Amino acid sequence: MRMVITRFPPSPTGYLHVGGARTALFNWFYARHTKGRFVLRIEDTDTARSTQASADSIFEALEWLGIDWDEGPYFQSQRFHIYAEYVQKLLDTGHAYYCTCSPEKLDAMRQNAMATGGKPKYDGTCREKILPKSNDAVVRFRAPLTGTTVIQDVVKGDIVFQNTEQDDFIIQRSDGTPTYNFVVVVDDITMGINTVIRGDDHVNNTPRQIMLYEALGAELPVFGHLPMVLGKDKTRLSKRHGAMSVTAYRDMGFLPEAMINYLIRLGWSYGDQEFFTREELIEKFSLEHIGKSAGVFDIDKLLSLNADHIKITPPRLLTPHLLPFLKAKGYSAEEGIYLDQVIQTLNARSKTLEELAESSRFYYADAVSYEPSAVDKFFKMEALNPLNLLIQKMEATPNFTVAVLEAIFLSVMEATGLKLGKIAHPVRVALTGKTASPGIFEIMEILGKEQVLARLKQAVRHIVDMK
RNA sequence: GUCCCCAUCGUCUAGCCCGGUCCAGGACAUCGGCCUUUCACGCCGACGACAGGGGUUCGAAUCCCCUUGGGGACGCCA
Repeated sequence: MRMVITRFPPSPTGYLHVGGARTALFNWFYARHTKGRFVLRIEDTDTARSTQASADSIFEALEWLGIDWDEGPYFQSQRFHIYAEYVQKLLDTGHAYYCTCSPEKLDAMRQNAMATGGKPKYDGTCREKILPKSNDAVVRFRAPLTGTTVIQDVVKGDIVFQNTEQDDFIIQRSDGTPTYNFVVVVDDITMGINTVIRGDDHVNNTPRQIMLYEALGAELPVFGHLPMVLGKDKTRLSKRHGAMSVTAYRDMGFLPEAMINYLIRLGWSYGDQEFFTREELIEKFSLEHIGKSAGVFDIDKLLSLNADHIKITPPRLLTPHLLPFLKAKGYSAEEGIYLDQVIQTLNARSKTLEELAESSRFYYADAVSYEPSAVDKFFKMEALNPLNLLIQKMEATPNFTVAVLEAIFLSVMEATGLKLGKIAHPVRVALTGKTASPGIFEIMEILGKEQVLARLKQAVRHIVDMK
């Protein structure tokens, strides 16, 4: 059993989008699952569109997802000498030749083919000319004219292509730079990549790459083509569908664990299990059980998974992810017991970190701001008496715990003959300004005696002033 | 246009390879209910799918063919 070596080869022409992230994840988890290696390679041969900023943003996104690499990042732009060597090798063995057909001529050829119902292909004008190297010449691969090329795909099964469908594709441009299909193969060979997992938008490239492997006398890797991720309208995910960038999801308050869980589960299954931690995925992920059909990106499911992950993540592990959201709202929050408690009361009622931060407002705000509807509903004159009794009794108690507080409420209920609800609701509004919140006893214990009394008194003043 | 791939609830999927245990299971969403000081969480329930048509077979979601639908690729982009 040889060691599995996978890779992720983004081109730095933009941010890392969810589709790319999913591909990276499949490769990374497979490598980790098999205790193999994961290589990162930056495909920047398109010098016009590649930028360092894009590369950096991709690194940032991968890092956020917790994807690390055992080798790289390699930059193809620094490997031109290797590609040149391999082009020469192909030229020397007769597997490639120079071609001087102009782009205009090629374009006309394509137009014509499309119009007459054929597949646009190079017609082989220069194939037998044995042209010498020249300034404006490209190098073409001499593809087999007959037979078939089959991809033994681990997810799709065998895919057969007629070689007549293929043409003599360019492997080196007239400016001397190598093209995609060629560099991928050279890189994968020289980097020892033996497992190629990528989007199925690459299946049509694969026969060409297989031909290259064969011409180079190299062993074929295992191929696995993942079905695409589609938007709500079942078309390829694009900017029209809203957020595409992985970091945009981070900024909306998603946990990387949830993102990973969702993206892997979109297209792969493990029986009926929906929830996975990173460790579980490393343990259970394999190339079996990858679905063949495209999947629709569903934010609701992501949201639900995010809620689940927020719920089970211990406060101290959640803190670093949550802090930026708290700070952005201007709260003076910091890691500690207080924040732990804040999280514990809110983590079961938040779908995102943003939501959690928003609902923690009353824990950090200096003065409670009341929701008008909450005031209308619960700040009534009848609330005054129980509120004042509560204040009295609370002031007298040294212990401010849930148990003591419950006893105090009980005694006020007895004294006033009111049900708990009648007392609790105004208190909730006094404490949080809202009609929905965590349990009020927990809130009071966390807020502490001083804060609670201040808020209760503020509420009393407010009610009195209203009348 | 040509080539390639795909096809189970609205969505993600289990089941398909090795036909019967499937009048098709789970999850998200939706709608009810329970719990409860509120909102959530949790629990219970409802709704809801084998694209269509032909075969093969005693029997097909499962195997074969066709149709339809969807996606992808056809670059001196990656």
